[in-house]
Amino acid sequence: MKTITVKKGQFLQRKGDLNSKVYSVKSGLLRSYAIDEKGKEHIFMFAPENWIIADNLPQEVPSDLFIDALEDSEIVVLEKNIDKENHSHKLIRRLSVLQKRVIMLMSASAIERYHDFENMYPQIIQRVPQKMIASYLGITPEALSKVKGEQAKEK
Amino acid sequence: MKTITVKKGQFLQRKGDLNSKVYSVKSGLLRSYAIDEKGKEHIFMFAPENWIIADNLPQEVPSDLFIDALEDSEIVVLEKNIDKENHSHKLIRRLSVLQKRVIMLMSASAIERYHDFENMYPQIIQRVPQKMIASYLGITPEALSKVKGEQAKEK
DNA sequence: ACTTTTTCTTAATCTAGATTAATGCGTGCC
DNA sequence: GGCACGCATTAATCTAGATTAAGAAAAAGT
Repeated sequence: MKTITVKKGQFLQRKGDLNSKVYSVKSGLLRSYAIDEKGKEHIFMFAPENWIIADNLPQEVPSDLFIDALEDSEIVVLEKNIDKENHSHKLIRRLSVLQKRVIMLMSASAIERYHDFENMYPQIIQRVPQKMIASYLGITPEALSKVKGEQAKEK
Repeated sequence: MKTITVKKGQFLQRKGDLNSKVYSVKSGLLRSYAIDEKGKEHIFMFAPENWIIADNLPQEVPSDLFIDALEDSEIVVLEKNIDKENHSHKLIRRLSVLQKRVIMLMSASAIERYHDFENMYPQIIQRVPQKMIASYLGITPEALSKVKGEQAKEK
């Protein structure tokens, strides 16, 4: 268990890497994301201070996600060896978040998903560019800009 | 830990229920799904024999999902008391599946998601109506019918 | 301070998939 | 055997969001 510091823009993990780790954020901000065949980024999650971020995969399989720093950060690197301590509660909470995310992606419109994000992670909105929020929501930056403008006009 | 039998159409859990359980499928087929404000169903998962299905939530919070039987089934009902045994591996595998599902919903087209489902769960395609596959994929039955027809024509 | 690179916004056009509606097909039910 | 209901398919229309493009504003680098 070691602590490292990373500069904005630096990678902790790339797609295909083996033996991926778990990163506990002491300070700063990380994100994980996938890149599709057309080269587009899709942000899977943000991790500000006190969050844990990792590829949600068994440790032996090659990682699907990139993880990099959106701000200069201090990170504790942990092995993916969860078995000793019992992290079930944390895993269940994460499952719960992902379950909701899937349901939202299937049933809610772009603006509804944006409002949900606003309520859930108000801290993060301030700290990352709009286009990354759009990427997390599964829409383009242009679409997010548009729907935000439209609903500002209302009333 | 008790075993029960349920008939096709019967509910094991409804949205809002407290103290939801974990259901281990001995035989038959279950599904879980959400209903949105417009009354539309969105299937979250299917569970054929030897699968486990549950609302991925801490046990004390009211459930978000309905769980019912798509076929007559034999089910072992388990408490959500995971802590004794170490189920971390199962939880991680489920996280891995959900992570992939989120990425797919954000980056892949309807037909790509359908093919992925075909490869992943060929057994299930045979056993449930097309419209439920569509619901799982996050599209309408009409859209699924259309894209399948289109790509049959190609070649 | 000045230049370069990102980011945001707006507008025009395009498209995947939603909606609505009509028809035909099974399959179980009386 | 006939009827009703759930399911699948097709077609016409509609719409949320994608794409493309261009310009303004903000940030970052030197």
